[in-house]
Amino acid sequence: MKVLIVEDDQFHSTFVQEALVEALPEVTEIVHAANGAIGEDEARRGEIDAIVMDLQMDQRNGIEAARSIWAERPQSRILFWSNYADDAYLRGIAHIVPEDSAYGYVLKTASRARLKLALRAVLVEGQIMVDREIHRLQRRGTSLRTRLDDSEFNVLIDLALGLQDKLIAERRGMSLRTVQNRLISLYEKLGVISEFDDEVTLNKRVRALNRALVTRTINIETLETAHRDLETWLAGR
Amino acid sequence: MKVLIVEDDQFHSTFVQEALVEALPEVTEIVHAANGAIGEDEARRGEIDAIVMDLQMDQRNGIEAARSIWAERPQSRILFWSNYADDAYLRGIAHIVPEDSAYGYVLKTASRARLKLALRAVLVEGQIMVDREIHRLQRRGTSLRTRLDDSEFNVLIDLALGLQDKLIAERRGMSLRTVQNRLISLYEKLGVISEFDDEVTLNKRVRALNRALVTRTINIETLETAHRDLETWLAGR
DNA sequence: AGAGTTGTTGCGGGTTCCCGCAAGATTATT
DNA sequence: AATAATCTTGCGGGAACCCGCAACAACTCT
Repeated sequence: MKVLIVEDDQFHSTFVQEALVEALPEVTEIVHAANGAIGEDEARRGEIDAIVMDLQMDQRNGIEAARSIWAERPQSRILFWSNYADDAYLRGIAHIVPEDSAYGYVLKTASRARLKLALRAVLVEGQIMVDREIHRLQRRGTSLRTRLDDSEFNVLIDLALGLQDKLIAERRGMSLRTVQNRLISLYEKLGVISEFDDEVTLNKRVRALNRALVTRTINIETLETAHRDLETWLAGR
Repeated sequence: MKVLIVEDDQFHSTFVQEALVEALPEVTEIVHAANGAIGEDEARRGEIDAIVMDLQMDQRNGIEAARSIWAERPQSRILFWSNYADDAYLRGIAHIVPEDSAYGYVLKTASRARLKLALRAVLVEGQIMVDREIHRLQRRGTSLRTRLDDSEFNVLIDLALGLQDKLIAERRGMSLRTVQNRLISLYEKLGVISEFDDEVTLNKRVRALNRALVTRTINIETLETAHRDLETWLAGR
């Protein structure tokens, strides 16, 4: 069994390697890649279907790499291994994971035992496994009704890019007023108003982006990839 | 000589420790702290003046910790050791470093030799040392005229918080129109317009925040601390 | 089937934003 | 000291934003 480790941090990379050899005796070969682009190459060339993937990387992040890897070989099993429990990452993964594949998500703060468990469950057994810690963090402050639905999330992305209402309406196929309704519920769910708004009134759009970032609903990488998506959409319009 | 390592990542922490014992034989004791708050305590209790400080930490980040440590013991020598070359961090440090103290800034991607060099230069020799790599990254795309001055940076912070022009004017002691002028130059320097603006017009404020984040002029921690600052300012108004 | 809840859309208007124009004030240059 | 360049400030207006109101449509629950 060949395993690919995609991780740009030297220390973390060797840590995963050690955990791998300890936990999975069936591993015969371990390949390293220092960023997403190299990782894609290695997976393609080596026909590797078991991957441990960091999410934050300079050149090309883990989600993008995973998407193209899964596009070519949907049966690949990928264990994501990340510093943060950002909602944006989970959402990104949920959108690209194929039906018949296995994946997992483990925080880097998890114990070595937990990592080993996830390695076996995902890479060998083909299970789906998400670190409990992530759900705990993710639900923090989100009292059931505060979680964004997909439509709201899309509008949030467009807002974050700086699109104005009319453009969002066109891009998402809604009427102008509907977009504005979405914005209103966004403002509520993100807590744009409830802060110290009795004293001062704020710019809601900016505040929404601010809150979305601080609550880890989106992150800077989200902005970067969303920007690229926007460019392609603008090109073919 | 006692040295304090403030770092929440286990691997990085031991890596620094190893580099320390190799590079500085004069070190007699090494203390670890897993976040900024603990770090402050340890520095105070142990009367430690040589510190290696991570910047990204959950509880209390490195800049805040450094500020309060320097407030009590301005002669402390602190080597900052970070994953990113964000402008926000450099700016934050530049604002709080006392006249008569030594500090340094090294990227985690630097070689072990470079780290050792910085350890000696800052902690032992009391020099000021900033990784060359940082200046290279920092100037990326900033062609001399694109760098924000302090006044523009302040307005950017307020914008990012969602304050509207009138409030910014009050907080920063400018007239309304002056704030708006600052905003215009902000928009230019951040490249708000120059993108694909011939096709679509964007919401400048949101776009400014977006660009500021993507260009690493500010980061999410900046937003969080700025929010606390705003709260105290609002309280005593 | 009927009633209630939720989502979509248009209209209208108050507010904020963005910025051109122009008159002082300040700073830099020679 | 004189001139130029830059910064600050006020005014005014077009555009975008935010949202209350109200009419439908769609969906749920009994």
